[in-house]
Amino acid sequence: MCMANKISFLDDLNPSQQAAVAYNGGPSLVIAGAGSGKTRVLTYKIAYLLQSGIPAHTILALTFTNKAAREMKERIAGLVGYQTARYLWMGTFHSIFRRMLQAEADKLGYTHGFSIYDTPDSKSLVKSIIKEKQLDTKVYTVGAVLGRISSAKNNLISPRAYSQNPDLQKYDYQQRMSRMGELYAEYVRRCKQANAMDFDDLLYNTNLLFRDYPEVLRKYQEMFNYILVDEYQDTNFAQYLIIKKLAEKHQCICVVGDDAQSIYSFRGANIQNILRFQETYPDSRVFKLEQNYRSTQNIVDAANSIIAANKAQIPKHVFSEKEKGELIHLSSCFTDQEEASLVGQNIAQLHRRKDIAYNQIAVLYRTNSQSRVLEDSMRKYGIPYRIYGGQAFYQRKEIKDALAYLRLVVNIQDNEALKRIINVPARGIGETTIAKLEESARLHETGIWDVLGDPLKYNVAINSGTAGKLDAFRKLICGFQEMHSTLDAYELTESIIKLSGLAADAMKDKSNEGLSRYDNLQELLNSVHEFTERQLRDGIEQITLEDFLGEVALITDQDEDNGTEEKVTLMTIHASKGLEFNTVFIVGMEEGLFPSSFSETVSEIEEERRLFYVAVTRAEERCYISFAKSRFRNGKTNFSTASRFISDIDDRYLDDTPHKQHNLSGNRFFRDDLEAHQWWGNSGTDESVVPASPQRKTVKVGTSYLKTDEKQTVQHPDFPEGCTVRHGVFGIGTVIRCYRENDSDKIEVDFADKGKKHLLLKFARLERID
DNA sequence: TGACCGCGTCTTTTT
DNA sequence: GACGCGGTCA
Repeated sequence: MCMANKISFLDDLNPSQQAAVAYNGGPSLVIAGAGSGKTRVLTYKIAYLLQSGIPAHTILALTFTNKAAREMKERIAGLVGYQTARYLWMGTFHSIFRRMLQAEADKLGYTHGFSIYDTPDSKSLVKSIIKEKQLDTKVYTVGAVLGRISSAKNNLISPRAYSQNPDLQKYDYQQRMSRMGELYAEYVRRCKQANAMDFDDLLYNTNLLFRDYPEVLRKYQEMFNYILVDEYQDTNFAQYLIIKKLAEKHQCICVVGDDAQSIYSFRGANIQNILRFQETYPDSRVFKLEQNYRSTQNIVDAANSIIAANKAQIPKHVFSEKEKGELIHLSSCFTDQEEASLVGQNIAQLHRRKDIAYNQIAVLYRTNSQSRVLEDSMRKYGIPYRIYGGQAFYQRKEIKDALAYLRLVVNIQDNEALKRIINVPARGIGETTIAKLEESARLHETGIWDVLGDPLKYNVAINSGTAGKLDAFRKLICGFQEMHSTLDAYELTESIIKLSGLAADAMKDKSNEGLSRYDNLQELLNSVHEFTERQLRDGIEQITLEDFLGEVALITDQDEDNGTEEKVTLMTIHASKGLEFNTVFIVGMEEGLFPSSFSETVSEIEEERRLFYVAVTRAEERCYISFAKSRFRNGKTNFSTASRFISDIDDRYLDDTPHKQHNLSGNRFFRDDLEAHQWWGNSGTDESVVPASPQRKTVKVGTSYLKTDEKQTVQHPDFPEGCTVRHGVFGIGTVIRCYRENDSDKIEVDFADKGKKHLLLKFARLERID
């Protein structure tokens, strides 16, 4: 790349962005207000570093999601060329340090193939421990125990330190959980024995590694010439320390964040990390990005008026030079259903009358459970939509089962994986037997697999029939282990799906659900294939099953591509962080829901307020806020009042729909309910797009709308019937049809070599070639 | 052992 | 509304 190029891309930035990008004199903190081009600055900064000759493999960039990393890498490649950007260390904290830990696993007493316990695995283990210790499960709830363990790890408190800490002991005593320290120690011990790390361990153990192996720390310190961290306001102590350690030598670190958007304290994030950056790095410089390029003035000003109610923050003034734009639309409804209906109506109107693309519209809510009614409404009004935070592909039962087989083959000590699949598909090994095995393993301080190898030696009281079944299972797994040494990841996965009986089990089930299970297993195979290809592309030569499992464990549905599909997005506000939409609907603005009834202290309320701020600032041109006086929650109807946050918004930025006649500040019920239907202010009713009056009772048949039994054929613009496509694994084929089933778009393709296949459209990565 | 039913409980946000 | 648990029956 030539110098002219370098200058030209700095020209794309405003002066404060330029300053932040070009500064290279030591640690820097970029306070990036909402919509101020934060990603742009990071992208350009990395491109700039690459152009000034810093090799890609010496730059570490930590992002909040894998998707963000992928997209940023692509953009950088667009600026400096793929070859230059190829070897960047870019990913989430969890995925980057998983890789590092994998390379150094033996130092910490793990093997290369260590498992990663996801939340259900951790829960299952905690449950076993609570049971074994015969503690009161009402006091020692799995969630509470795991929460305590997690925050201990996030704050780098070892089990020993935990038991010796008087404050923690006092707290636990007050919570009637005096044996918490003991549970923590046992949990850690058992994870270790299973050669498994949970999510928090990935950070905790990285710190251990750096603390106990100075030469390892030194190696990475020297390796990374430059460290960049995105969303720094959402880092926790463990992450803070990792960064601090790594940056110690070169002091070349740039963190980007916005204290006003810190919304992850429940996960241990500590807003102090960003507030005290200058104390940590005394020679640092601060850059502020205050011009918002995303939203209209009204939206920015309204958001400012919201956040002004918080005390703890870095002073800044976010402004917009776009047009004033529409006021924020506020509306009150009787019920959650009515609220959902009105959102649906309004989306239909915006789409038809203002030509707003569906994928430029998002509906945001506080909790996932709110998606239900909205989904119902989207269907009612025929609006294409997509929900984030539903069941991600890798969370599906059949996928997790298959992955558990793989996990066990790679790490035979993985007790949670073993327990999961020992009787899947059903082979007559029941709860009682598993409990016996587990108990025996615990008494002998060994893994279940060892007990399985010689039940007699470990005094497991089982009859000969059961012993036979156990042995058959053991042989099955041993067979897979042997294959592991000769087959590649793809072939092994294929064999396991077949020989374990998972495929046959799914096939046996002739219902749609069974078929879809089978398709999903096929899709898993595809993803193994895609993974290996992607790794090859990124210059990684040796691709192992271990790598695949490690990556997969850290994939979330946030990482899925939303693609270019014309669909309205439904997601939690948390999930919307970093995204932007032309029009945003924020629903459920009620006391007890938003702010959540869990938030009591001032700082908790402030975090909820920041969350509201995040929600509003997602909008470019239009923002609709609504609340319902009654809401069906937890199986019953609850009544509530408008959120206090609504009254934080300066009246100037709100349209004068009925709310102004209501007394919001008193949080009372509104009096003139009759006007509530005529919300959204400016536009009258558009009878042409409203298929049913929202007040009319809709006939709802159970929850069947979630599991449509019929396969509804749909037209897909990219893949019309009869077109020719190429698939990474199956080769060339002809499209038979596209259809919707169980809420996902599928495609049926007749492949020349492999015959007819049903594929999930969003995962299949088909390439049209005719 | 496994499928099924009814009961009680909990319910935020996620790597 | 969803899920886990305990009990019952084949």
